[in-house]
Amino acid sequence: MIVTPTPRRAPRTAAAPSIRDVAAAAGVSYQTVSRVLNESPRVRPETRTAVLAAIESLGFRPSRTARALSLGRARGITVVTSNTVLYGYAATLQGLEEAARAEGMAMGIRVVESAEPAEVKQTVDYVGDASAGGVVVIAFDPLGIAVLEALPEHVPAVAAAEPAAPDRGRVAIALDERRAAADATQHLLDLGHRTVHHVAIPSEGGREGAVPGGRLAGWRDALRAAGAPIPELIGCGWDIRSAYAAGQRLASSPDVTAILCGNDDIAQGVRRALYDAGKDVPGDVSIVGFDDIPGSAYWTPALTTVRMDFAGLGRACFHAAVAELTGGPQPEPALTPPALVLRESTAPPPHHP
Amino acid sequence: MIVTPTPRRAPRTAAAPSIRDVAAAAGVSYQTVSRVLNESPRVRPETRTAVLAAIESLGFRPSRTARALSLGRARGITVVTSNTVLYGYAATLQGLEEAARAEGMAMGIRVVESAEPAEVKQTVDYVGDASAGGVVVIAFDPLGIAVLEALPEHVPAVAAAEPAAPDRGRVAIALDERRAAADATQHLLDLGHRTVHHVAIPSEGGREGAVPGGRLAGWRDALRAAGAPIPELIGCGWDIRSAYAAGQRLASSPDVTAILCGNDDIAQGVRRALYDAGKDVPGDVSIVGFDDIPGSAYWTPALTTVRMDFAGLGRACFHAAVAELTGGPQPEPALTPPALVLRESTAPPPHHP
DNA sequence: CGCATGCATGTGACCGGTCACATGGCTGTT
DNA sequence: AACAGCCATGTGACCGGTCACATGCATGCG
Repeated sequence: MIVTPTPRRAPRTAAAPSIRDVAAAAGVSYQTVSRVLNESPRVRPETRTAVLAAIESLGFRPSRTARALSLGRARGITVVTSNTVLYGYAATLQGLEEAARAEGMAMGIRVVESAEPAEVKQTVDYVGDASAGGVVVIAFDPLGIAVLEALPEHVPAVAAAEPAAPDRGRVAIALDERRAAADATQHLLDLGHRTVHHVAIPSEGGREGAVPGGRLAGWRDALRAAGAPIPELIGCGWDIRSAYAAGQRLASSPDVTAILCGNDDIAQGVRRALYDAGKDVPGDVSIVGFDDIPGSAYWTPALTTVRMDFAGLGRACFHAAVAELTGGPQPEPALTPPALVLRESTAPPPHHP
Repeated sequence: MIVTPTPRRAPRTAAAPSIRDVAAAAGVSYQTVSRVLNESPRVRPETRTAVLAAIESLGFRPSRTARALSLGRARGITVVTSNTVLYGYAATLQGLEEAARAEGMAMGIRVVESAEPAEVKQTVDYVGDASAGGVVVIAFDPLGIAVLEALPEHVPAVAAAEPAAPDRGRVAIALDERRAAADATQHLLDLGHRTVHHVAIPSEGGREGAVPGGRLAGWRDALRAAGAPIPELIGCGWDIRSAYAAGQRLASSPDVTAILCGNDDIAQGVRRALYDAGKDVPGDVSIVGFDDIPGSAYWTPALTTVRMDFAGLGRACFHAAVAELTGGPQPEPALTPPALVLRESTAPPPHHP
């Protein structure tokens, strides 16, 4: 009995055409097609036209996978982050995606949930794979920093935010959070507040021996420069509930008249705690947020905060990652500096009787 | 003169070992290594052990790219969405990523910014590539729906949210927004409001002839069932500014006592507009949001809203996409139904003098 | 005891691109 | 006129996996 050999692969509906198919249709070799795809100058214009026509008529699209395999690395980026929802992270991600899409490049996301060695290793292995392409590590917090430090040197990666350890050959791009926090603190001091309390985001001082985060440092800078007392730092989680708890503590202390919050979400929790304690904002206590999330202009009171160009940071990191991936020169990042946005939540301190 | 042939590739630092290297180290063929990697039962236990030892000592990781090329499709997913920052989208994305990571699979993101044919085509081409793996289209809005409809049948894709067109063979998973909106509307009617106004998110009725969005339909359902008048729909953009404008319009009308907002961001803009118009919430006007974004419990007043399990939706879509990718059976999605969360922004209507 | 059967393993081809090098035609120079 | 040199293009190998099929050895059965 004669058995008809079955096709090697399942007959995929509409098997995608390859450069060989295009070559046959155009009457040239596959290499010439490859040259056209890569915009090589050594192709006669008429040949190029013929190839392009064949590409068009066959609906050919080059395979990113095959190209990545041949080239050794995917032409795309993977973003490593500890979070995708919080505003600073999400907005950075948005800038990254936007820039990647503009270049026709793929973007992947990998979340790292804990700094445990096993998970850090998994993450590092993941982005070590060639299909990850260039890597951008969002190092706003200890998790991102842990991944950054564990990354083998040969992985083409850049960091968003300054690395905790002094530069070890990795490109790092950061917004000037230190300056921003100093400006915000100064604004409160200028209004007449004796000092400014600070409810910090988790990243700040989260790890033993870590370089103090920019926001924290800026706050201290301004207080020190003004000769104001430096109150004890209030730690806080990313969740608003813990910000509320921090706000309760501050509300119970009568000499608290100005609070710099690590971000706008924290400001929201603090504000509600003050409200529940019967304290008026800004009548009794002034608060300043950080990030300028979209809703903050519509709160009651509208929040005075610092606008951060996270999208710009994302775009800059993308271009840096591509430079790292292709071995090109590092472009000069163009970042919009942070800007204090004055709204309704800050005012002079109440007069003491 | 004798020219020493240069190495074919640039000497990549620490060239990653391949299965051939592992095979050599373990004294077996590359196919046996492949079998071990794929957990084939036809490998002798001792051979398997030897191979695993070689893998361990060489630090070998299989190349996702090579596997994808050979298999015809990447073992991962790509999410197509019109937005990554708005809560509903971001939370769905988070659920997708979480589920993908749990399975050790890669996740990519592709944003589609306009429904113009050229951009839709680019997006479709992008996910048509084998490296995209399984595709999840977040079809909360006309952009997502446009991509979904333009997707060739052979692309393994599923939709988050019900497709506008009646099922055309695509798996679609949605939260019960219609029921949720009806519940929220009913809550307001139960409080004694004569009717409920609705400020809708852009997706609702955005396209000519589109099936009305679930939220819109549910709102109408409840009003109709109660025999309440159905006010004119107020359209609104995704930006809070337009929600503020919608709120201004509603504030100027004295018979508006209850507003169902298309999402919590809209509720924020509407609430501020009411505040600026001197209307108290909930004293004069009750408002209900949608989504239960993290901060809504801390607003003043805390927002009554509908909690939506977007993360669960994301997880369900991931599993559906994998089933589509591998040809396995579609699992039954396990979704937490929406839940009305009663807080401070709703109350009985003011008494008329 | 001979041969079919099954299991563990190996060999070759292939996925769809790119790189290195070869080839052949045309032009320019001496 | 002969040869060098450039240009356009073609050929073979390779990236790192997987699939189809072949092989060799041990076992089971009549």
